[in-house]
Amino acid sequence: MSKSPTPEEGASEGLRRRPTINDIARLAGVSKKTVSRVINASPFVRDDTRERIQAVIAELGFAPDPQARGLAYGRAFLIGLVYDNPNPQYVVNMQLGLLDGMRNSGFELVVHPCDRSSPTFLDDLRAFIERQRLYGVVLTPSVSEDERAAKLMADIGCAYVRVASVTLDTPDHMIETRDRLGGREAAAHLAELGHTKIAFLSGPPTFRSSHERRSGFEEALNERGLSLAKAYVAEGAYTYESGVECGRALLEMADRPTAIFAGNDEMAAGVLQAARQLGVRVPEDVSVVGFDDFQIASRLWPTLTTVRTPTREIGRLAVERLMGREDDSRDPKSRLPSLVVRESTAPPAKR
Amino acid sequence: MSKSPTPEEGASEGLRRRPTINDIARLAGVSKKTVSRVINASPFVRDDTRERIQAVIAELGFAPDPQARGLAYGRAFLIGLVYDNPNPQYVVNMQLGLLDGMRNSGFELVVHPCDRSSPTFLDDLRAFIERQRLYGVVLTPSVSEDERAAKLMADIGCAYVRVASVTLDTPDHMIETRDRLGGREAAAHLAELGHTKIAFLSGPPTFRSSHERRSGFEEALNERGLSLAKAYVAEGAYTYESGVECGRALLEMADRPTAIFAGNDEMAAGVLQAARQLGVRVPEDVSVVGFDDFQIASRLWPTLTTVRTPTREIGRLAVERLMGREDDSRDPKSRLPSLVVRESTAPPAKR
DNA sequence: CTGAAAGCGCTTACAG
DNA sequence: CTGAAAGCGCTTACAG
Repeated sequence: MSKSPTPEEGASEGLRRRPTINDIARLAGVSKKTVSRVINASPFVRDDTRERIQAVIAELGFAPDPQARGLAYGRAFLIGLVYDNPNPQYVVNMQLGLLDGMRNSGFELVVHPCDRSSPTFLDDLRAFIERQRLYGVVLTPSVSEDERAAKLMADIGCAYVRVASVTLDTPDHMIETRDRLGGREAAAHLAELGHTKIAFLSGPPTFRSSHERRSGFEEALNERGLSLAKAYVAEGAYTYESGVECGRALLEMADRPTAIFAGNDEMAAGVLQAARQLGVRVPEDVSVVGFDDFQIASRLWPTLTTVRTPTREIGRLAVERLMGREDDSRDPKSRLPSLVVRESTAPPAKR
Repeated sequence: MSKSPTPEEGASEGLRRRPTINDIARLAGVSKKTVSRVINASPFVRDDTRERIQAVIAELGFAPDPQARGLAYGRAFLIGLVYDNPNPQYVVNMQLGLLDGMRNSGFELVVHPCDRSSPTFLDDLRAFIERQRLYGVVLTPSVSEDERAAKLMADIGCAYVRVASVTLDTPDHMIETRDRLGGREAAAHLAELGHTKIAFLSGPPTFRSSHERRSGFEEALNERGLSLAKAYVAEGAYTYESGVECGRALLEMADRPTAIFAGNDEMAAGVLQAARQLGVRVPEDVSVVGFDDFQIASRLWPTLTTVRTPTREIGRLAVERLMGREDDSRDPKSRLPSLVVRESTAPPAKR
């Protein structure tokens, strides 16, 4: 019953071998197969046997060796993050979310940045998974939207969850970020402020989120009797530079908009820069709304009103779904986009 | 000699078992121990034997299973990144550098964000390493400066490399970032522009880099007959907010400096914000230099002159040292800090 | 509900 | 320079 080391154990202090399944079996007076059943939460163990084994496990601080388990199981206790989003904050938040969900699970996180346009994209991805026989992977936008990648996972029998703004797969393979709702929030905010001449700066058409953010935005404008004029829609590339360029084009129009909703914060930062160069005041002359709520949003001047995306929370959900350990006790609202109002939006100037 | 599947192999296409060391041994007509020697680059194999085995390995596309190797070897083929730098760009760049160095090595990267001030910091770190029996870890600032962490690595026999701005350990455990040289570059630039009333905005004293950046800066000023007045030294916290606050204090002085060197880009961004609030023009009234060259430096207005730190390159070096596979063929300058001149610096106004 | 046997794919001693 | 044996710490069939 004591946890203090016996003389024998104490002999080679420090280098004490860590306990194995055999130690547990011997001390609990069962076979190692039964210990294995307890480790793997098999229902075919009598309650008192299970309790006895669990007590020994706790006393020795036993944790099964993931390498040995993995070798026998044919699959490593590793989960991969596959990403191509160039924004570091997105990547780090996503990693933190995955780690949140994997805590005390015995799994570890390995990362795989990739490039969909590379000729070796699929081969690299396959090698990444097969090399260590990953248990499963989480795919994030835009690589999550790539059907070739999803098909590869299915072909090689690797578990996967895709994080995306729309439903692209069966529920067990999907976490939706509901970007459409974020677009709606932006529209509601600008409409409430009294704007009517409203522009949209889109991301590239190859990203599903570009479409989702726009259609949510347009939909909610329409519901309020407003509309998005063709001339007020510009297509950017989710980059700062494209934000500057498109922002300038919109702000140089003879009948310029009084509000611009940019598809992400990077482009919104570009619009602020364009406004500064043109001598257009924000928010007095034009209101600007972004999407993401990355750190830059609160570093800009004026600080940026934007739609916050709960990336970390989404990451946790994705990995929980992958491991089949979903926790339904949390507030479902925490996984939805939400508006953060700062200084870059105000009612339109009186004419 | 053909790589096309024989009828027998082709039977269960797609699910074809991947080749093992036994397959290689059988086809090469040697024992699996000898194949193992080739895999592990043992010198005790006759050249013709080695070549024969390597040919078979290449033909079958064999790669040894890291789990099985790890189990027998007592150590996983995984390398951990332990970090507590809150800047996402630093983290992502460091990860990319580690992955650069690990390419084709058979190792995979696992990540461990941590918090030195947590009461469970050391226990968490130990669990992270022992759970999967990591091969080794790379520690980055500021956790790399923590002697408790280094001692833990030594105690549990885990290989490690510390990335830090100064020499804290033996060469096999260190990659130095030479921040002092970066400070010197900033000083040389401001001196050449003709500044004499020069201020320094320091990071927190608990970070070695704060001291290194300052002393390099001061040293190079002194060499040019300039000095850093006590009144012109402020202590920040490497955060944007501290940059705003200290920037304001410096810019509100009766005899305000004509140039400010901030210890990192975050604080430099804060100084620009303070200048804007006070109506002080940059660079006309005051020049500002940062440190890091993160993305924000080129998004600010004016764009920021700063010292670029080659984080990705440093990461590659660190992991190569850890694996004992250093490549000395690269330009040694690529690992040193270097000045990037942009819009935020100019000669001081004529009086 | 429990266990003895065989095996996962490698490496470490130990021989020769 | 090469190999047969034993073992790393688990799990998967297969019995009972």
